[in-house]
Amino acid sequence: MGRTTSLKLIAEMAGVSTTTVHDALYGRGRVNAATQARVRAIAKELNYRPNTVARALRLKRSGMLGVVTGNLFTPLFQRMLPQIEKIAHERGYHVFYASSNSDGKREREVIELLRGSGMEGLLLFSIAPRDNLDHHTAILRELPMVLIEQPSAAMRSFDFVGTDNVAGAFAATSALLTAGCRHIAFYLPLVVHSEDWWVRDRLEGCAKAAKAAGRSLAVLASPTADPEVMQRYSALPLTAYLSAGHPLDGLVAANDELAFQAIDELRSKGLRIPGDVAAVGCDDMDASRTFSPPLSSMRQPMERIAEVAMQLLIRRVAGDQSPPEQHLFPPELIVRPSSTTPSPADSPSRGRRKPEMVRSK
Amino acid sequence: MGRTTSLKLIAEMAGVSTTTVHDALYGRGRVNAATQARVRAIAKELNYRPNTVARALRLKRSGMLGVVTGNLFTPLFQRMLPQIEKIAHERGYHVFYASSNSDGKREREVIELLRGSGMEGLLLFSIAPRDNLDHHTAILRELPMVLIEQPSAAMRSFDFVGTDNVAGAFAATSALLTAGCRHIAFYLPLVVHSEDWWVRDRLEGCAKAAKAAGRSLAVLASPTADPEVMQRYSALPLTAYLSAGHPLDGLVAANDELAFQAIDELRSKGLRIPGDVAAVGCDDMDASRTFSPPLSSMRQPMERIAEVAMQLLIRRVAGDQSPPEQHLFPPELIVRPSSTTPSPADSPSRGRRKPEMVRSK
DNA sequence: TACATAAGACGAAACGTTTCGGCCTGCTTC
DNA sequence: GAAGCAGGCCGAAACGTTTCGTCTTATGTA
Repeated sequence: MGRTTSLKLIAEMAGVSTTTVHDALYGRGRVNAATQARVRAIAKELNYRPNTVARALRLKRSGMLGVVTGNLFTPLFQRMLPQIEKIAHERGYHVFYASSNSDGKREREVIELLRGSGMEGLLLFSIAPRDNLDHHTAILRELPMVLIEQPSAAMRSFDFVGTDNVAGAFAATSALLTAGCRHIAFYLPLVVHSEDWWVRDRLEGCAKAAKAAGRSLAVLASPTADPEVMQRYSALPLTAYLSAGHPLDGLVAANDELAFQAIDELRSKGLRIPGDVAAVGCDDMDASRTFSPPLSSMRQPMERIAEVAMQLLIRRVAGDQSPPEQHLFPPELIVRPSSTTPSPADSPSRGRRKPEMVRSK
Repeated sequence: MGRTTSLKLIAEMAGVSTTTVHDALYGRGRVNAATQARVRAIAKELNYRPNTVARALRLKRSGMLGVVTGNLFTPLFQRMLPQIEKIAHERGYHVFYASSNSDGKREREVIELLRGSGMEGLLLFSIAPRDNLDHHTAILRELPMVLIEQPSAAMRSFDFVGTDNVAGAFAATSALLTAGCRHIAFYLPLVVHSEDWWVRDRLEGCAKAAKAAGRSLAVLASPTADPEVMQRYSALPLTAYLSAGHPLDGLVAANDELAFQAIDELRSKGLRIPGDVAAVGCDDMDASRTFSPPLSSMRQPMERIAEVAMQLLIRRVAGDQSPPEQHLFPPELIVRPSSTTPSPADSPSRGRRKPEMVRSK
């Protein structure tokens, strides 16, 4: 409808130059008090708001940070939100979120838009960053960017902050061993993509702990798992494994969802959880608390991750050019009934369990 | 570091004008095929990306929509996300989200930033819009905006899409009455702000249904509720009400959280739910499914709301100037065990319950 | 009187993109 | 051989803000 209220419009109405209007509104140069008052009155009257686009174009500073995530409603991301907002707010930044819907192409588009929208820095919570490695590298030349939860090995040239899945799985397995488990298995997903570094990391931690205790580790999966998975990890179907008479008293699942599934399978074989088998999951989903039995799980310190990532990002935005940093934080073992010490028959050393931390509720 | 790659830079390298570069890249004017190829090669080489800020400044068209919400992780908002993303994607828009942390001042700031960032339209999911009514009205003159879940009465000058809480409460209460309840109460929150229009709407629907059936409606609250609340609604503490010997066989709570609380209080008085009292909540929280007993609840059709709101917003963005529209959708009654017909002693007509819709899981 | 100083205001350029209109050149057409 | 046309390219302005340097005028000082 009417002309948008710009500095120019105000200048015309006040009979001064845009420079003077600008100075008057922002108290920059030397402006006569009367002039300033007049200009401000007109600005208020016209409900003037600065055009951030123009400002960003000129200034290359917008006070805005962008967060790109594959999925806005994934629980892990949810847990980061309060910290992200809090730190941004403290430092005077506003945060804008965009979802890539876990689509590499869309992720690139969204990043381009954010970059072009005057964002000063990007937090990238992408599940499959390798698809876009070249793109990200190119972006990084122009825009600070911190990655969240990435596979460390491939990402040495980026800042990233994430969970130490190896250490987490190691701790979970060690806890089971300490509690008296002697025959431990790792439970795989149905399918494993090349991007599922977390599966490998968790398996690795598990295997390390078993080895350190002089125990072997079985790698199991659902009977419905992709044959390729079975082959790649030399895994066996859980039910077949038990039918063959192999003992099993401890299980670490690649995530909570899988733990639920594994527990179902164990039960179908007549095993009690807890009692016969102690089970631990990963990710500490909400449902794990209310599962029957409540499921022990490795919980990623997303709050801490968000905090460190934001601080790092803001440092970068402020101009810090030091080499890329990788921060890995160990997850926390949440002990619930599912991993209660196996029955005395199987485990003579019960009661000696020493969890890293216990968390109620 | 290096100069940002702009059309101008490419133009210099290619030895042509920026106009030609632009035409070459976007296939606009008439450009010699050889020139075009050369320009494109250089652009690719330099990893050129258009600057959205500049483009938006020039074009006033950015393909971006903004969503402002008080809280990004509120379940109601969560349920809207997939639809928002889906429709935006279908129509070729990208969506950016920002949180106001339920702070009126921050909400205004965020809106200003989004407005200035070239967003073409805004979806506003604000709990307390009245604080910012003037501001929103001013914004609306320059930027299409659709409100979600607002009190209809005060918002006639805005587009909005929301839940018909009156109808919902009416339906819930009617269902209880049809099922044989004869003494129904509405359960209030501990505190009621002037913005809590939903409390009033839900109470109104409840009262209407009771009246239509020739029944009176008790208004109750927790003993710990703010005295001002009790007074404003002529409410009584639930426990006191029962102690005084008043009969009660049906209860509608202002939301699920309150239903949990009310059920606790009823039980502390020795009443069984279900059995003695049939209870219904509002909002259909996740926890309501797993509550004991699983809680019946009014579920807002957030998916539909998101869909209609986005379609309306995109219509506005496209230039539709028709008068503001208000869309109210009735919630869906999810029947679970908590509202099972009261015991035969109280209700001779059991079995005649006719729920609007039953939803498993 | 001449000069320095400060207040108050402004012109113009820049950020990067898009677009309108125009300028050449070479070719076709009558 | 002149008019017309199309192909190929470009200049310049515009979006709204910020900033540098400059210009004018009034005041104070030598």
